[in-house]
Amino acid sequence: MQVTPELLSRFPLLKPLPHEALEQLAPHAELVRYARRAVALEAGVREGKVCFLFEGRLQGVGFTIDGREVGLYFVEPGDFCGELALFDDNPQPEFVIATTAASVVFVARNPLREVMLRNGLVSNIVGRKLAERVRQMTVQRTLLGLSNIPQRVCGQLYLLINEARRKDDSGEIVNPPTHKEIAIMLNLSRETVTRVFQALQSRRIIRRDGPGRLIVADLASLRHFAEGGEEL
Amino acid sequence: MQVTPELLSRFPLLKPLPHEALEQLAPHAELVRYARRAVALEAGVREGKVCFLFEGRLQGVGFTIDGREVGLYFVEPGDFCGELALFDDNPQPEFVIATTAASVVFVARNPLREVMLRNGLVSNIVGRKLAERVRQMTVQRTLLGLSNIPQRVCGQLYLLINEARRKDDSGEIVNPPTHKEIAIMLNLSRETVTRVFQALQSRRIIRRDGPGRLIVADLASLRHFAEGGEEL
DNA sequence: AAATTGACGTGACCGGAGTCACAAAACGGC
DNA sequence: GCCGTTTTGTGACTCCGGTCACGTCAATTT
Repeated sequence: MQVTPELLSRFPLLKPLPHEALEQLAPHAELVRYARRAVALEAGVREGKVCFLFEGRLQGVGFTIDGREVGLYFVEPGDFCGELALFDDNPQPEFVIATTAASVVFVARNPLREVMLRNGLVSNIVGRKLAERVRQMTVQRTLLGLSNIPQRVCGQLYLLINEARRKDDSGEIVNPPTHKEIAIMLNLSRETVTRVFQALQSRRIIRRDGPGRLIVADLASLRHFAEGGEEL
Repeated sequence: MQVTPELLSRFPLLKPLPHEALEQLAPHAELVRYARRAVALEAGVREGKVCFLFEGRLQGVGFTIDGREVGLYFVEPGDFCGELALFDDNPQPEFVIATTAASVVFVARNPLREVMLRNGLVSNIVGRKLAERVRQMTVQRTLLGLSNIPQRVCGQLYLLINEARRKDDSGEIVNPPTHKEIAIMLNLSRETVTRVFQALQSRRIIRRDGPGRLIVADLASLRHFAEGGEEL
């Protein structure tokens, strides 16, 4: 499906661009809807495009030799992924999979790269984004270092809330990731995540609110457990 | 200690720069020698400099809340780290520690950033480097997904060889990381790494050769185990 | 409405890596 | 060479998260 410059301008990365640049990009952009579990970007392939998420949620996923899934990051609406293609010609390192029904805008790599090189501002933003990704991966990797497993899950939950809406002492996550999706982010089994969630629910720290809404009622306690102040 | 433009030009990143750019950078560069275990870059601090490794080996290291070390990456001579400072103003996310006696060249962030912005080539190289780091972190994270632990160690060893010298069917690692340094890269205990090394040595796959030289005699077998073709 | 699917929940069992406690060896400084 | 320090080597024990095997439930499909 075709894309208008207005649609492109709704993404923070592209918003600062002058209108003519957006008009230049629009013909090389494409709106695609994915069902849950569909593959948006494939690992090992020169995709030659950057993926902007309009709605839904994506997850970067790797696979070990023995077929085990490895969760790398989540992508929230307004954000983008596959941006490594803007820096080199190497193939996409990981899969990007829709964890919910999602609509994304693909922008071809070369035109976007040209715009980026010509416009220092965008260049800066993309660079900052990449730096941010490194920071995020570092935090995620550090989470895996925690030997106390409930703590690890609480830490992940806490990160998820910061990405999403967040009030003073409570927060909510709409369309939360499934237990399995969290499990592969943390190198845990799905059952273990379920058990930790049960423990958190019985302590009234988190609560399900209908389908697709997870409410964190006691953010302070969650942080407490995430920081290892007390064992779950 | 002061730094000459010639010294700077010995780093692949800076080599393509015109001589006047190097002369511009040299006054803002500093040569520092570190003893083993010294901290070159500190986490949580705006270091405001990029660290080029001249000789020795560095390791990016994080710490969990409970004080456990987390190994992130190794830096080999000619390479650099702390480059996130070129993209944003946020503090350095992880520690960088000398795993052997090392000499490094610090280049102040701002002058280097200016040179980078003026010289598209350097800009490209730094961008590619950052992209490469994301790829490397992805691979490293995928290693952690392996539930067979000896396999994980073999995979790491294999990666280390690729970074270093490598012949047809054997390779050597000079000043190899200690077992503990490998252990924190893989979320394992030091003892477990030792035991896997013992198993590999008894099978004549690896061999110590004097101090500071590890020889991989049978690279094919190592890869075999790394890929899970057989259990150790 | 029945059937299928996938997510979630839960118990029992087991293996294997962490931990602890040493000993031995290698290294580095003097 | 000598001595303190670090690294490596090794056994025994413990424990806890993975695995397996279910059951339940809600959403979608047919």
